[in-house]
Amino acid sequence: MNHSDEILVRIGSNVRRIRTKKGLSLRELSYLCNIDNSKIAKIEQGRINITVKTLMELCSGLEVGPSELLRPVKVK
Amino acid sequence: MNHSDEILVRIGSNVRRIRTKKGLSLRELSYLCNIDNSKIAKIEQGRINITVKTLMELCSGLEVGPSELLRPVKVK
DNA sequence: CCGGAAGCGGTCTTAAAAGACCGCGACTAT
DNA sequence: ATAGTCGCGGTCTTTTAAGACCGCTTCCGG
Repeated sequence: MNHSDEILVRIGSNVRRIRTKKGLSLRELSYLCNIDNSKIAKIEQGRINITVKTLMELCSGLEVGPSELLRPVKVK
Repeated sequence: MNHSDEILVRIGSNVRRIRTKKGLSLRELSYLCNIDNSKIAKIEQGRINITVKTLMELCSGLEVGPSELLRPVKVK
């Protein structure tokens, strides 16, 4: 686990948090942002280094801005 | 020019604006963030769809947060 | 019990980013 | 003039994201 991978994990958990809060399944979000559901699963786990375009597609599907996905995970 | 390419152009002009404001050449920034200078030139022109890791490398080289690079271009 | 949906892992191909490098024309200072 | 820097374009190889698809296990409602 590289330091620069932290951001990917961060994005992943933000996606998952927002998706579940909105009551969406992986397949439903997949439909909303035209990204394969299995790929979203990998993104949520921080397993792939997504491109900026993919990041923006996630934002539009989740109806949030990019800063929502990049922001630090709440350490509650 | 696709709609989703707008974000790449936006990132590019933000990089260029911040870099020049700091008085850095492409080669100097290249050294600071370990990205080839010719690649940075392409990024500044919005010609490549960079990954999140590359985005973060640029942030560290420019000493700014990701929101600085993603934010809308000032239309002054 | 059964059908559907959910999360998730994996495969395969294609497109493109990453990374390293070369070199040109313009400009600048020596 | 010439040595250095600049932005920038292009080439080549390797790596990996994208995109589409399949199927397993688990869980839940009827």
